[in-house]
Amino acid sequence: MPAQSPVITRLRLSGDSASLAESAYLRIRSKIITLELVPGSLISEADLMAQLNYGRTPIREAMRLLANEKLVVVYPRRGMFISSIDVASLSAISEVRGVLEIKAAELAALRSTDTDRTKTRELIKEIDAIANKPEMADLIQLDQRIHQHIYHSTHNDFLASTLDQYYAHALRIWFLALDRVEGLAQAIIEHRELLEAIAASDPKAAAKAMHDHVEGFEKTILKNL
Amino acid sequence: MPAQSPVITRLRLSGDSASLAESAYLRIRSKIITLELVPGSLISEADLMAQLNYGRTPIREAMRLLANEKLVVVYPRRGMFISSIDVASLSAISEVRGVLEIKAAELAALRSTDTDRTKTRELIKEIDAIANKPEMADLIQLDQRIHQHIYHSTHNDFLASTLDQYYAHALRIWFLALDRVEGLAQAIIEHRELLEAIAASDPKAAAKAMHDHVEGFEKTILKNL
DNA sequence: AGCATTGACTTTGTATACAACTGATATACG
DNA sequence: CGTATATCAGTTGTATACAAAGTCAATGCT
Repeated sequence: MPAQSPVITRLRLSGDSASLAESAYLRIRSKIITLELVPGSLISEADLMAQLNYGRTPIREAMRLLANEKLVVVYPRRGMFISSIDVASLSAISEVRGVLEIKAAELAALRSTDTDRTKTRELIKEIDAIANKPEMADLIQLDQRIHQHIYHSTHNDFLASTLDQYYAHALRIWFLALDRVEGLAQAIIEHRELLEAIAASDPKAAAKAMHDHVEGFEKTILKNL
Repeated sequence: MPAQSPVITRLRLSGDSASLAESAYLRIRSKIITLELVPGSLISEADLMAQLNYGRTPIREAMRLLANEKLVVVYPRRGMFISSIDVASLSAISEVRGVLEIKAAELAALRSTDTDRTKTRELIKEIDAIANKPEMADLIQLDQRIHQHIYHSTHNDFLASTLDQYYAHALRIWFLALDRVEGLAQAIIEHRELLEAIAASDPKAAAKAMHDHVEGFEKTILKNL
């Protein structure tokens, strides 16, 4: 079964300049987060090669990275599994994520540049705009952009990239509890306060808002898991 | 230049049952931390293949992981560099490590099992034993074991593995400042207090001791960098 | 029936050939 | 002489062949 055309080795249709390995990583990661690849399920390199139409090397490198950040588990020469979600992992993740997000909120409040602050205000406006028609997908996407903006505003690349990994886990759990969750408007309000504190350079208030947000997240999920 | 014997494909002399990729990762990581691979220097896959006598695949997978945790930087199709150390990265790392180590100390104090506590007390004894003849290599090795024990005692795998990555960076910086640092006895004393607080299940005291330790670390390095 | 053994099959692990890109150097041309 | 261009060496990126090891079912023995 030749999953890939043997003649046309490279085509690069769209202007996607990233490497295949990176692209594979992003695409598989996205499938995991959105539960298209279901937690606990078996996944083989061959499956992914067929799904993504990539060679084995990019797939392997992607899976290695994903294993490193605990989104997949590799049993050597037996198989690879999408990591499962349970209350224990939710609790462990929230524990770490809590302190890091709070630190990030503080730092963002302290170190935002003028450009950062402008974007912060734009995000606040987006929250107000979306508040009326809370479409699930839009909300999640906005939440993601807000968090990423905060990470960036810390101007600490280590913190940003570590948090990015934890956010992926949190997001996946979010997707898992999705259908049964209603308290999204609440999360939005919390974000508004948070962003305003950051824009106002008030680290204490930012930290408190983030604390409430993460705690609220865990409680909401726990009720619905 | 056949870096590897083409006939004897596998030999596994020592009982090292880990995969070559994992072994390569550990060995290269160690070389980076001990500065055998000097910060900022260029390193090619071919060099590493020759040094470790491994094929290219294990080397590549190791380097991918190392790039992921920012110990190396890859410029696609140009080369790979050992990441450099400067005050900015020291500060960024300490910022994250601070909050995480403190959290870990708290959790270790709260969640240590009896087995954990026994080991904690053993480590305290080791500190007392080593205090008289402070051999540099022994000190670093003990420091490493103490931190790893604390990470384990949190019983939070996510926290433990994230901290492990940050500790690698911290350790490398430590090696960099090594010759000029004398205040090691001080660090030992701090560790003693820390471990005692953990053994006594006193999270507040553990957190404070860890806070002082990490802050002391950064200040000491900053003076000597 | 129960159990060990074998062998096919599936999986990931590793080596290697080749492709694609980069940068530098030589070279042709004005 | 200066500039553009072609070539080349060196690097990582990717595909693929093969190796090793685990699973599982069929088989044959007791």
